[in-house]
Amino acid sequence: MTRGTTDTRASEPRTSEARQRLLSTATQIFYADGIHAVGVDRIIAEAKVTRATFYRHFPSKDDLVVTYLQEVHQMDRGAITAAIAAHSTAADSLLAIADTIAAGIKRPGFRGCAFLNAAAEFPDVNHPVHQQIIAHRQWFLDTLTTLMAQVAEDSSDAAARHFVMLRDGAMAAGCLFDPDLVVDTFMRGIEGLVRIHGQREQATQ
Amino acid sequence: MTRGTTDTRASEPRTSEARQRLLSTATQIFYADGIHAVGVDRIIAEAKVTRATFYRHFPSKDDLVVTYLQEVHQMDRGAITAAIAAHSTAADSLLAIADTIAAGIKRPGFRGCAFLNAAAEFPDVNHPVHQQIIAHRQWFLDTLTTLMAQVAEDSSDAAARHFVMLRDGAMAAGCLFDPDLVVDTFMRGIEGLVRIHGQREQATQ
DNA sequence: CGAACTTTAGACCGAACGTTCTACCCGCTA
DNA sequence: TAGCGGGTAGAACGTTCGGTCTAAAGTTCG
Repeated sequence: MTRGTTDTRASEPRTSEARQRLLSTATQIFYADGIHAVGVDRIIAEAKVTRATFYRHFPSKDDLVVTYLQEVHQMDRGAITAAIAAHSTAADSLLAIADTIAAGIKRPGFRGCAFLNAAAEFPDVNHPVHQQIIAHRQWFLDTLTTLMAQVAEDSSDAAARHFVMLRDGAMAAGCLFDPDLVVDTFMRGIEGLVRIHGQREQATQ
Repeated sequence: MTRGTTDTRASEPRTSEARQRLLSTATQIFYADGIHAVGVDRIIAEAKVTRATFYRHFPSKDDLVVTYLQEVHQMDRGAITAAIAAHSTAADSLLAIADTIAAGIKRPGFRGCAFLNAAAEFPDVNHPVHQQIIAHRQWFLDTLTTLMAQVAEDSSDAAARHFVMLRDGAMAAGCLFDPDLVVDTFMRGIEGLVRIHGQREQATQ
């Protein structure tokens, strides 16, 4: 339905059974095992799809990788938007975002940040995959900067960068060390950061 | 010389011209372009060595990867040992280590932490490469914990983990964002951490 | 019905992968 | 002088890689 020929956004078979199976399978496998390490053969096998079907929906493996990261980006975006919407103050939103990150690290099968992992495999700055990574990180930093500015205008950029740095460290270490300890260290750092940054507000106003 | 037959540590041709060329070439290429992305062909070509020579010195590519990480580990170890030896107080040593990390991030061609990058490509915990990563990180954490304990016995574990988290975040972001800003954020965080942790000493003693 | 589209099944491509092999050369030392 | 180890040179192994192609079956809908 709504696939009428006169529809302005016609000729886009966005969701097809096979395409969706392909993408969700790729998302799982790429995240769990890395990108260069898994071939097209394995993805189409586990998605129960033929090679021809794969190349009908994705021009190349690289395109699938980009789409995979877009998928993860949408997930992250959704989770963070929800965390912000559920709280009235910016400080609470920041803590809720930290909670979301902490929950992710504790989840079984956690394998770090999909974007940091991809960056390790795609160092070429001009590569579409790398640019996807940069774009995601810029969005995340901007989101945090806006929230930090609502807590205290002063040095909100530095505070947001500090938040991102703790997050990156926690995400990187989360699958290389006891996740509980990592989350503990992370949450202490974030709470301290938000508190200190909040005190600036009272001092300057 | 000192390669006599009666020498107790004989029969170890540790350093051979070709082997060293092979290892240093692999170190550069693996760090710059990733591990799965580069083949044996390219390494032996750039090292100007034949395939047979490669397999004379390394049983497999995986062994070369492990040796590569051991090489980087020795470099890190050397730099940090030197930083500690050059300062009389533990607090100064910690700041010197941070300086070393900051200098690395600013260096052209910086491509993040070799171990974090390798971890992204070798998720299997039982894989020798992954275990090499774990071992390196444990050594680093232990080193920092010892120094933190010299600054203040109380909660030195948490302080060391905090240091590592900031380092991981800085190393991860250093090649995805303006390195100067990353280093700035990192150094502020470390200075604050060391200061706060140092104040604990006066409070408890 | 018949046209258009999606998917299946699988053969096929050239290239690159990690690895093994034979054959010969060279410099060392026993 | 003979032997041995490290090196070169290059062919070859079987497998997997990403990607293309053909032919046939199933679905949807005008």
